[in-house]
Amino acid sequence: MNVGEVAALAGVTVRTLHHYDRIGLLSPSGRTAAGYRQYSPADLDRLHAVLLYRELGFPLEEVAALLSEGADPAEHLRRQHRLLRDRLERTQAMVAAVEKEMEAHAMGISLTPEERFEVFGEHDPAQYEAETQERWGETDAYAESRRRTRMYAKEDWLRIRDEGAEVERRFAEALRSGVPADSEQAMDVAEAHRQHITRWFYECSPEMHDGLGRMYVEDERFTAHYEEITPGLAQYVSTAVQANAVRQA
Amino acid sequence: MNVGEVAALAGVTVRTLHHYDRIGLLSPSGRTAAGYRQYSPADLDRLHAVLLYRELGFPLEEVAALLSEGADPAEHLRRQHRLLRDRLERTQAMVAAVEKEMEAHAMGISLTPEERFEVFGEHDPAQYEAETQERWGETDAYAESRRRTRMYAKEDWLRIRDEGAEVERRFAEALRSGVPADSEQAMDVAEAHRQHITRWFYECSPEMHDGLGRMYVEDERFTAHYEEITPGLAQYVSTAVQANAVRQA
DNA sequence: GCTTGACCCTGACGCGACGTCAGGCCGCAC
DNA sequence: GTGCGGCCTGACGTCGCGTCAGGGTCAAGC
Repeated sequence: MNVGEVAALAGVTVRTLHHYDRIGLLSPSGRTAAGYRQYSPADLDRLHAVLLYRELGFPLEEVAALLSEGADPAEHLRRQHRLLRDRLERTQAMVAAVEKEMEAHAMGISLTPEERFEVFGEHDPAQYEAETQERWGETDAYAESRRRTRMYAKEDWLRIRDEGAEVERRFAEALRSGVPADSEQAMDVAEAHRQHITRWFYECSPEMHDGLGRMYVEDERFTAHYEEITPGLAQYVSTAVQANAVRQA
Repeated sequence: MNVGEVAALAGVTVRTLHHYDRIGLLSPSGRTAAGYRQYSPADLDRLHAVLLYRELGFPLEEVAALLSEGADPAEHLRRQHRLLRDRLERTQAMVAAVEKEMEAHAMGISLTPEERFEVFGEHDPAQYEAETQERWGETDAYAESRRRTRMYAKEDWLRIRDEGAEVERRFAEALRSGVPADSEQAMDVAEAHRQHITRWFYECSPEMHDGLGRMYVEDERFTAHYEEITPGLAQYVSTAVQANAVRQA
């Protein structure tokens, strides 16, 4: 196969293949009399590995080092698999973070700067690999512990969302069964709401909660959020929250 | 906040912030008398969005365009969420591709070049399919080259294959002696199969195993591998594996 | 046999997104 | 007042290619 075909197959440009040849990362195993590059199946194998490592963020020099370590193909597949799964987890964490922000935004809550930036931590795969390898070796225990702590974080988040949804459900049910918004029962739900915010997001005093209550009917985004659950719920929640604020004061 | 603090918080270098200032992507809203950059919370918001878009692969110029479009924050969050989910899908596809290749490798099956590269970029398979098939598909050279590159870690490799063959032998025997594919006994062999993969290749969850099971009857090369051992074995293994996946869940 | 157009070659320069000094000013502590 | 860490502005370097420029190659069609 000559460059053009390989390029089309692998979804890269001819220039890229020239570049890889020049820097010695992937030199075709043959040339025609006219000097045309000829790629063998083994070259394609190598290209495949190169592209995967590149996609994972490794600088080409390190890719070359990895591939010349004399590791067998299965070893590379295992490593690529591990790195891809790390990336999957990381992306999931970012999705969760964005969802959290949407939720917070919908609730009118502002996250702390640390919280917002925490997903942008160490993530350079090359650096990560070298560093952890040095520090912990390649122990499964370490990988396992990382996996589990991330799981916990995710589970926590799911619990938070479930709890929030539960409070909203209780509000909606109270509204549906005709319980007055300023009754004891509705105020108890409002208090649960305040506790929920305090426990998971920030110290929410009764006055702050009162402010939130007002915002729930003034801010159209929040109103929309609650109206979507049940018509009239925004006003209902607002009233209950403010009544509860008075009771707590 | 001054540059150093912001840099530490966001996990970028000071130089990066200088760069963003220079190109007008993120200019701090203030300066001290001495010329020190002063970042406001709003600047942090913007930086957060910048870093997310950057992470998603947007060139900085486009990030600037996106952010100056005057879209509200929620719009950006929605877009980022969408892009992240796309990325999640793509990564999952790549994980699946690597798993398929490991499986193929373990069985001594070679995938076609198009198949191996298909996760990279979207090219029209029909265009090159016939051609490459003809050229590489079944040639001895291709098989030979693959066989040779596979020889590296010979001893380990032989052990792994022996173990795999043993599992296949147990499957074949169960089939021959009329043990139902969804019986306890067959499922136990399936579980041994899953453990084998986990031990030697990658952490194979029940769902992943379920996916493999389906592949054994959908992909003719895998089917052929099993049918060569005993007619009906592909379907048998597939059923047992899927039954076991249900049991493990 | 000759032209034509697609494909290939090797420089060589350009670019995006920073890294990395160099040389010098600020600010707070001791 | 003298360190010492942090900040400033150039300015050049690097990585992974993109993009011409100038020229040879190959299969097809006339």
